[in-house]
Formats: sequence, structure tokens, C-alpha cells
Amino acid sequence: MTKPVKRRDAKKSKKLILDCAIKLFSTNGYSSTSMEELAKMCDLNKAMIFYYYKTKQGLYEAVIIQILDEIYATIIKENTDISKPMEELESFVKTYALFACSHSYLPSLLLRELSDSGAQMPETLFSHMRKLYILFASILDRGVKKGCFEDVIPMIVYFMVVGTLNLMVTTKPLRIKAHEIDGIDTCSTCDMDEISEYLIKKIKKMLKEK
Amino acid sequence: MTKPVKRRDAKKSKKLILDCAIKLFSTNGYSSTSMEELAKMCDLNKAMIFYYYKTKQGLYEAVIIQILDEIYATIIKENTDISKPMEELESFVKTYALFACSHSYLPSLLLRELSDSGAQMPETLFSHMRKLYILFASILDRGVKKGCFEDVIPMIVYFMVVGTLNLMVTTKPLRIKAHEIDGIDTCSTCDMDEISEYLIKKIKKMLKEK
DNA sequence: CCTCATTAACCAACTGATTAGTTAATTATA
DNA sequence: TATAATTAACTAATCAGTTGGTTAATGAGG
Repeated sequence: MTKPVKRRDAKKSKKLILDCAIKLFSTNGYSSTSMEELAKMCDLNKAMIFYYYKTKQGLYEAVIIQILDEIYATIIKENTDISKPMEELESFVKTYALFACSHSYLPSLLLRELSDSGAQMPETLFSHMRKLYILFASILDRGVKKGCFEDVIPMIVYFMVVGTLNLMVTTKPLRIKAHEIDGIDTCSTCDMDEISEYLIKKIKKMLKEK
Repeated sequence: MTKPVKRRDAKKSKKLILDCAIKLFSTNGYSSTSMEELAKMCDLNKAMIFYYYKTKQGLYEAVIIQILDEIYATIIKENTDISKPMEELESFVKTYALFACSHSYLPSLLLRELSDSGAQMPETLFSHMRKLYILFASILDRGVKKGCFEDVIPMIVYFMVVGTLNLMVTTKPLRIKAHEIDGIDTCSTCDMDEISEYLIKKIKKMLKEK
């Protein structure tokens, strides 16, 4: 029984709009993304975007929820059967790094939203961001209580990890270009595994008692 | 002889436009900044912006050059009579931190530009950014040669420092809000000195031989 | 000191393109 | 046939940039 080829498929259209919107919003930013352009990319009429998502802001928030739910679930999943804080930290960094690398719209979106001090940030994004930080901070906290870490300011450590990973992803093309122009070492050939390995090693050394 | 009060002052007007543009571009970003709004803020006719800066892009580049020239000069000046790599590193971090804090449009602008992988980045900004990184990398390099640092990947260390500082500045309002909502520790009362002291301490520990 | 020509500084009102969002009509499918 | 999915054509606002002109300062000649 082969289904007849559907020329109208609501779910497919709605999903298509979301997928294309993720690409456009993260490469062009919110205000430089045109709904007309998005419609053309989906090969759908612009009115369909408003039919499914009501407003541009509504679409943007749908995009954000999609991305952040995904990464949070991935990290939680990878951490289920780990109990040592040191290994949990390692798993958090590795999972975030891999996700950020394969879904490079995430770092773009986060950096862009943070760049204006979150003045326009939707509540959904803000609450998702806090959730992720709370997860990280709780790992550190358990580590301190178990005596694996010392002298921890969780917010700063969090940015040293997540901020650095985000920047290493978004600056990739620029770092390659800079290496070509000036011949300087910009880690332009490093892959994400090397980067997260180095980060983990250094963060461990930084927080370890002695 | 007191000069008559000038009702027309080209230099003053041009400067006024640049100063207001810095504020607007760094809080709203390039495409969300309206030239009409800028003109109103300066209490000048919109045509004057184009009279002095030709295009919006031209104005934007003038803004960038102004900011980055200033910070580079400040860092170089503070570093003149220091020779030990460890102290040079410390001075770089402290100077950058203070500057970023008191000129908070710099972190905003940088994060925003980097968030789209520098696709639209003006050449002037890119070359200024490289200059600053080269300065930082050369400090680390001297440190390695003198045996003060080991196992250094300069690009990653640079982002761990500068990226973290930028994020700590731009996220200040969000961190305060998050603390109020969730009661979590977001370093919301830390001042910039504490932050850079902690960063310096941790980076030193991270790079020290042994 | 006055006057007049020159020009720099300034502005109101416009253009043409683009924007988010709407509407009313039209298909396709169950 | 009922309704969900889709569309063309529209609105009203906003945008960067231009135009054609008006003032105010300046400097030279009388």
C-alpha cells in the first residue's frame, strides 16, 4: 500500500518552516531575517509562516525551544549513569561541545542574544539558559562537597567552558582566514574533540585541590 | 575674549553622531539601529549623518575603529614597563577587564559580530581583532620560552580570558535577574576586579609547569 | 566698521525599496 | 461537501539614502 503523494502536508510544512528558520535566524540574526526570504527558502507562501506561527517573534521562540530542549535532553541522557563529579563535568563539556559543533546555530543564537544584555530575550530562552547553568553549577557543587574541586566560582567557570566552546565554534571561519592572512596559530585545524579535551584538562587542573 | 557661542559646530556635531552611534549600535546591533532614531538622539537632521559618514556601514566602521584603537592603545600603554610574561599576562587581563567594564559597548559589539561567524564583519574590525590576539599570543609565547608557562594553546586560552570577560560584562543584568528569580549564585554582586583577579589566578594555575 | 559673496552646516520633505502582517479567494483532501 | 491548506494581492509602516534648498559663519574689499 503506497500512500498517495501528498501535495499538502501540514506537519511537513510546519516542520520545514521551523528547520529553515533555525538556519536563517542563526546565520542572519532576528532582525536581518526576512519572512519573505524564509518563505522562498521553504518554497511556500509567506502567509503560511503566519498561518502556523502567528508572528515572527512566535516563530523565533519556537526555534529557541526546539534547540535548547534538544541539548538539555542530550546532556541529561549522557549523564544518567555517571556519579563522580569529575566525570560528570567531563561528560557535560564533551556533550555540549559535540552538540554545539554539529548544531552550530546554537552558539550563534546564544552569542547574539547575550550581546545585547538580553534586553530583547524571550522568557523561554532565558529560563532554558538558567536550567543549563543550574545543571552545571550543581555538578561543581557536588564536586566541592566531595572534595574533588576547590575555590570554585561557578558562573565564571561556566563561562570559561561554555563561552569558549561557543566562540571556538562561531569563529571557525574567521580563525582559518586569520591563519591564512597572518600565518598565526589560531587553532584553525583543531577539531572539536581536541578542543574539549584541552578544555577539560585545563579546567580540571584549575579546580583541583593541592 | 570669550568665543561667541557657536550654533553650528561641525566637529561637535560629527563627534556627537559618533558617540550616540556607539551607544545605539552596541545596544541594538547594526540592523536594529535606525538612522532616524540616531538623528533624533543627536537632535540633528538625519541628512547630517550621511553628510558626515556617507553610509550607515561607513558610520559603523568609524565606530569600530574608534573603540578598538582605544583599547589597543590602553593595553600597550599599561604594558610598557613590564618585562615578565606572568606580569604582562596579568596586566593584559586587568586592562581588558577594566576597559570592557567601563566601555561595555565593546563586549556587545564583539559578541554580536562574532555571532554570525564574521560573515558581515568589516575588514577594519577583523584586522584590529587579530592585532589584539597577536599581542596576547606573543605574551604567552614569551612565557613558554622563558619556562613560566607550559602546554599552551594560545587561541583557546585567549577565548577563556577574553570570552569570559566579555560574557561577564554583557550578562550582568541577566545574572542579576537570574539570581532574583532562582536564588542561584550567578556572581551577580561580583565587581570586575574580583572577576579578573579570579581569572588571573586560575589561568596561572592552569598554565604553570609542574 | 559695514557689506556682500562664498561656503560650510543644516534641514524638510521626498524616493523607492523592504518589512511584518492581513485578507479574501482558491484549491486539495478526507 | 466540509474544512484544512494554500495562495495572490494587498496594507501600513519603516528603512537607508537623496534632493533642493535655507541658514549661519567667515573673510575680503570698501
